[in-house]
Amino acid sequence: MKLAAKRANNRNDALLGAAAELFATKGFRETTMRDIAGAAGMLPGSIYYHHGSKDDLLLEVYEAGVETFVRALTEALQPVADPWERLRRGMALHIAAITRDDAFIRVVNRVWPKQVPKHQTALIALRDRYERCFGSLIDDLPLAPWVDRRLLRLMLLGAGNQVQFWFDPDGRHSAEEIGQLFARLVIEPIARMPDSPPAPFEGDAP
Amino acid sequence: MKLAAKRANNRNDALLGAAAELFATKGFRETTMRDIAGAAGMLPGSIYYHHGSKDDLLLEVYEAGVETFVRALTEALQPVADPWERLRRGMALHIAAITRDDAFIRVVNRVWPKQVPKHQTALIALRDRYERCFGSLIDDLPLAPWVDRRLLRLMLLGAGNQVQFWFDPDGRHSAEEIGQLFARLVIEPIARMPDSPPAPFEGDAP
DNA sequence: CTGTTAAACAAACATTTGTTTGGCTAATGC
DNA sequence: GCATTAGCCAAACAAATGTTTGTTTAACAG
Repeated sequence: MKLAAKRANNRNDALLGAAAELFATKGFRETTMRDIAGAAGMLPGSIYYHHGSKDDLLLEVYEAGVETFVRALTEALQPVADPWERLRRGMALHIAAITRDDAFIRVVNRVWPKQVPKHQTALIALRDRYERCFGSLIDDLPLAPWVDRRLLRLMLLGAGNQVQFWFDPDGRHSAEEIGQLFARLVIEPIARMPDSPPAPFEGDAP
Repeated sequence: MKLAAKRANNRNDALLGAAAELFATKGFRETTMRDIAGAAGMLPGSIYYHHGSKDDLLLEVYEAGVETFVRALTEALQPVADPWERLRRGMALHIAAITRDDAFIRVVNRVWPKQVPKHQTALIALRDRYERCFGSLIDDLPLAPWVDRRLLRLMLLGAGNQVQFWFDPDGRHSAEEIGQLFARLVIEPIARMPDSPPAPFEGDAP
């Protein structure tokens, strides 16, 4: 079967889009096959012509989401050389993606692997690929040696992921602004820190 | 009925504890009343002697979680005066709580109000109370005027909340260490920043 | 035109889920 | 000692949910 041989009224794309939108906004367990079918203009049973199960459907959405984001990030950062600027743009893109752009990407942040035991390992691998993009951005930074890059990555990613839970499209800041402000709050100060770590805290061992 | 008049074999505490543990680890929708009853050594129907519905059960767990955390935070910070040290200890306590200590507290971070429409407003109010504790800690910081305290609060809270998703009890860092390292990565550099904001980014409007 | 089959319908099925109802048992108050 | 009732059991119910099965429609190849 040729790639272009899909028939005109094939609504699999609408199906995937509806599933992505519902998974992203309502959650995986909160979304029923009837919800998805209704949003795609089909009957529940018809989904199973295209996908083997609800879990399989999520996996496909997940894969598309990761693929889309990795591609968008790669393209956006391709012409940028400065590692600080790369991280800034990466964060802005990340937050813009999970707050607005693409339901497929938002699913990756909303649904987590443990909710889908059947594909848990596959979903974790996809998430890792997603997060490694950020890891490489942070690895390239000329940071002071005392900075724990892994923790920095997890912190930035965590802060970014949570944005979707309080982001208000009508609020005072756009998604890109939030990304830049996060960068301004964290990255810039760290970049200016000396090579020696900050003074130890009270109660720290000598 | 007097407060101490509960009968000896009242297993409501075990019930609430089991519900908290399951809600915190598996999630709200992923936990069934049969799961809870089994973990508490009861039959499903018996839960309804103590609680009106699954939603009500969650609300009680949620209330207990917020109450416990607010009390613990207040007590832990009572003798501390320095605003930086207060925030450091607050973050350490926060991360310790959601990674290990108390299932009731972890539920507040795991289950979010929209999943329980019946008590959505009540749950949001509880979460607000929870988050306002952090807001006050940040409001008391002598920060440079260009720092957006709201964004700083949301960032720290978001980063902390996400810790439960990657925290490994056998990993190289304890929960308290992560809290302190987060503080070291974010707060210390910000505290040392000058009163004028960092240099604008490329492409920023003049 | 004719046979094939992609794509969806229509209707059910099996299971899971939250919940209800009635009854048993033992602790409690008098 | 006895009536009361808190606390739980046993069993079912109704709705929701993921899935299956048989059938229909219409696009395409020959």
